[in-house]
Amino acid sequence: MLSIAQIDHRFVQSIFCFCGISRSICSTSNGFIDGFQRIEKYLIDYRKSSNCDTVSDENQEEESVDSVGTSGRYEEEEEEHHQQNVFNRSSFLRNTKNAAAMALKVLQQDGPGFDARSALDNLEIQVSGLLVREVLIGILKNINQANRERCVKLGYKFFIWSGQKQDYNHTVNTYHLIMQIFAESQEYKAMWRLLDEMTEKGYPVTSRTFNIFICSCGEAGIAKKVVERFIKSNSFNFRPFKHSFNAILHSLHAIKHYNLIEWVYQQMLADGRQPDTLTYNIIMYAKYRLGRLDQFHSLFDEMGRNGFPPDLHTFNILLHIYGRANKPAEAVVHLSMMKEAGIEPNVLHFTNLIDALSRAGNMDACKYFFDLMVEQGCEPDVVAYTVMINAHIAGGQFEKAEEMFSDMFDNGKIPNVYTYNTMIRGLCMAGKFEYACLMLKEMESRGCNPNFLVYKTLVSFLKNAGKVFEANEVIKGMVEKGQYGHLLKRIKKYKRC
DNA sequence: CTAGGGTTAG
Repeated sequence: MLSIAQIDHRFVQSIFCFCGISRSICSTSNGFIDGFQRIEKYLIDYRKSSNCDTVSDENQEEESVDSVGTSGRYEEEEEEHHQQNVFNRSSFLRNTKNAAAMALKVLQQDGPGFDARSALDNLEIQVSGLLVREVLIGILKNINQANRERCVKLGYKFFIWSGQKQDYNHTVNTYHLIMQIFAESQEYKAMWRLLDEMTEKGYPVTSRTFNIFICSCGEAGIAKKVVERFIKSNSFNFRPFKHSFNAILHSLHAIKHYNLIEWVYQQMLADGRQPDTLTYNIIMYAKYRLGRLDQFHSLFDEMGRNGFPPDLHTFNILLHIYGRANKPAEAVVHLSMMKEAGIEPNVLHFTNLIDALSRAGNMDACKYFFDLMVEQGCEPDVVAYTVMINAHIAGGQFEKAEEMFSDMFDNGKIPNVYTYNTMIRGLCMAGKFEYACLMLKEMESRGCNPNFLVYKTLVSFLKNAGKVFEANEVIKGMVEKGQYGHLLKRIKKYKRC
């Protein structure tokens, strides 16, 4: 709670500074002044109404030093004050959630003969960034193929309605949410319009914005246009990266768009930009994924020639490649090269290597590096255990996988969705269907929410084994939880194959 | 702190 409050406070303050500066720069444009004055007024009110509770949090720290052994009463007052603020904040959260639920209900009634706008007005709810966020997320969560047009309409109606409220301005986050809603319905024109609007109003366009756009376009031609627009954009906030190319390359890397990475790199060179370590690492990884290992190696050489020695990420990629090629000896050599370069191999390196080796089918090497990792004082975490469990299952050694699973508990590591899904898959492959179903129950009772993939894994294995009844029971349980009903088709489709 | 590791999928 405290840390959230502090972040909020800093955020508000930084916007404050930002407003002050921009106002003095743009003092000729009336539109800007009005816009910022509105934001500023809102912020002043916000600080008043929130009673500057965040400030008192900070003061508390200083005062606790000053007031050691002096005024106990003062501390009590502070404490009371603090509790009051915690109470205010949680009731604000609760009220906002209720208001959002009411707004969603009103929106659902929208249709001919129903004026949603005035119905929303009649609710007399306080519009805040949190409220708009709650409502838009509520819409986004329920969106599916069948209702998406209506969802877009309702979402946009609410976006416009809330944006017109006095003392409220949309945030970058609410823009992103409405863009995501449009993206679900492939309303690209509307997305571009919103992007222009953000830029006009001086909102920072971030890599999140880029991500929403790039994920929404299937065609390569459109994707290139998106990239071009963001590279050229003056309002693109590419921090923490050095320039927009690296920010874009990193986003593309995260969504595994390797072809586009090659293209962006060409644009970057044409633009006269020099690649740095980050650029090289991403390009090299893309080359590897595209199966162009010769280019990978020439880039690696080029990188060294240009004064960029391999860093921990570079070594991570190298280890992965040697693992996949089933060259454990090379991996050993590189591990010691890393150490010579002053880079200690950590869990991520070992996990990565073990995963790659398991894909190459070398179970002995997997075990060797797992033990080496522990020996070197590197504690395996959930991912490392999951990768080992997966390796054993891939090698058909289910008992070993189970052993790992219980070792994991002994070492105090809590399995997550990946782990459970891997175990359920393993149990199915071993023909232990009752256990697989029990494992699903277990993960639920341990508070680990099964995702769609978990259900899909279990159901498809059950169906393929002719256990239709059990499969339907699992589906029933899934639908009862009410989250993945709209994805049912995907399981059925699987059945027909 | 702020680039890195995982459910084989078409």
